[in-house]
Amino acid sequence: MGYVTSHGRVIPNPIVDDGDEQAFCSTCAFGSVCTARGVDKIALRELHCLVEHVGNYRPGEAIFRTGERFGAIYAVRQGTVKTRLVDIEGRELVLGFYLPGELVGLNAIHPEAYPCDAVALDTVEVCRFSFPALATLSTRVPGIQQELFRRLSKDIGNAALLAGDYSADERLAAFLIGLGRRYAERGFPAEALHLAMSRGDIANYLRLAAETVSRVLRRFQDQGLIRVDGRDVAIARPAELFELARPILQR
Amino acid sequence: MGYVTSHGRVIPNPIVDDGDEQAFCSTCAFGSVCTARGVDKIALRELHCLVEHVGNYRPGEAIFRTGERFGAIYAVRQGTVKTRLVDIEGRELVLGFYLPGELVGLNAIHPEAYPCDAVALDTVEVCRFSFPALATLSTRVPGIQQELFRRLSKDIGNAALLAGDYSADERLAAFLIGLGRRYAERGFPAEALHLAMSRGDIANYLRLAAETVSRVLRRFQDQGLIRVDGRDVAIARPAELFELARPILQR
DNA sequence: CGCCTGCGCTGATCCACATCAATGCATGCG
DNA sequence: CGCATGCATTGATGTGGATCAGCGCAGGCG
Repeated sequence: MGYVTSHGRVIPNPIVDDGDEQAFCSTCAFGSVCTARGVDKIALRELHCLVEHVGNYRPGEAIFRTGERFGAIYAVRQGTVKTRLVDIEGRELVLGFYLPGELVGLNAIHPEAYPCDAVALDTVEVCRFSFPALATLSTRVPGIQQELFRRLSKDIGNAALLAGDYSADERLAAFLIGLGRRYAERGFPAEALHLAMSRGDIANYLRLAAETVSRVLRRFQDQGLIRVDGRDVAIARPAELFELARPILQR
Repeated sequence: MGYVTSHGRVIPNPIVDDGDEQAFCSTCAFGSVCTARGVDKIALRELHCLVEHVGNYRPGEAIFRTGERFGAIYAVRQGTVKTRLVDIEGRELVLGFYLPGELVGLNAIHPEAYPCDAVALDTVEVCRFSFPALATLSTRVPGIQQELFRRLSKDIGNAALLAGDYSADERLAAFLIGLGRRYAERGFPAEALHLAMSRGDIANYLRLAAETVSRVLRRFQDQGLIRVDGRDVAIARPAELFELARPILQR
């Protein structure tokens, strides 16, 4: 089984352990495939061969850019990635944030070109999966195909969530709860968040003004729901915050 | 090649021809797969076996409902389908509209249950594809797998489009242009639209009030961009309408 | 026929959030 | 150091579209 590292103490920036031949990256997007019963060792080794570690993007550096020919999807290993569009007038539209273990680039399969930029928010490392190779492999390993289908399907649902006409309070609450859940999925504490992105990025992503994000966070803190210290946010009353986010999250 | 029907005259409600063993439904979601070089006849026959025609849903009837166990995706053959959520207080949230040839239910793969209702807006016929069977088949027919990946990926992009904070004018313009394009993709005229959905549904989908939809359509007509006759909309100046929609459509 | 119901349109009012503007506070750098 | 830059916060003002209310019109039905 290889060695297992404890994650609990790492808070600000979760780091994915490297794993080994057997366990692969333990928090990787394909972790569930690799550790699943029935996936033969050879397929797992092929997935290993196929993957390519790419490392040390600095804040602001692009993993891929709008319009580049689509060739691979990326799993975040360390750090946080944002995807965004920049329109002709230079205005930015933030599409999403990706934490360690999550897959970036799935929306590029159809147009066969990346429809957005993927930009590192802090120090970022990723795993690169050549998509043609991955698709070929997944015809032989149903578990991988299934995982890809699930990831794609999940992203459709997530994208639709944000589209509703929700209030600023609902959006912020859902954003924080959602981020916490995603950390928790990978084994990190759900109530001590570090926001790798600026207020402006959050606002842009939630379709609010940066000032509104400031004010709502402030009010949440005054109400005792959260504690804010710069980019560190502690969720003090998860249940009440969830109650605010319910219109978006729970259906 | 079988016989080819001319579509040009059909305006209000495009009807997909049945096709035959060779051509399958000519406007079907999997048309490109079936007609592609290299797809062997046996695979095509298997796809035929797998599909199940389900017909004559009346307006308001559900093809599937929120929470039902996911078992199949559906291709619209005739009519228009809307997907929607209904929250606890009975408020509706329209997620999308599906025209003949489009696939409904892709967002259900991940949760393994339908995350929304699919409701017929007029007389609707669909093709039912058992998803487990389709996934199995697609391990043997790369073209089908590829097509599924593409469709899923496309839906991610589409869902993200609506999420921006656009004006009512931009939204309506993009909605009309988008609808026209989708008709055109299936061989129907792009400038003579019949809206199967009510103003309320459009407004809900675009996150506007029904009154706003009325007013904007009225103004578009006054400006000579479109001609509105109840649920029939003719796009008089496609280029200018596109110009309005550019912030959403063109990137 | 008269009545009801659903849908679409229009005008008046209101409000959540954007926008504008100013300030504080880090960090970096010549 | 002195200055510039970027990010976050707070207050004052403006506005796009929601909400509320009323009306017209068509279709269905007893």
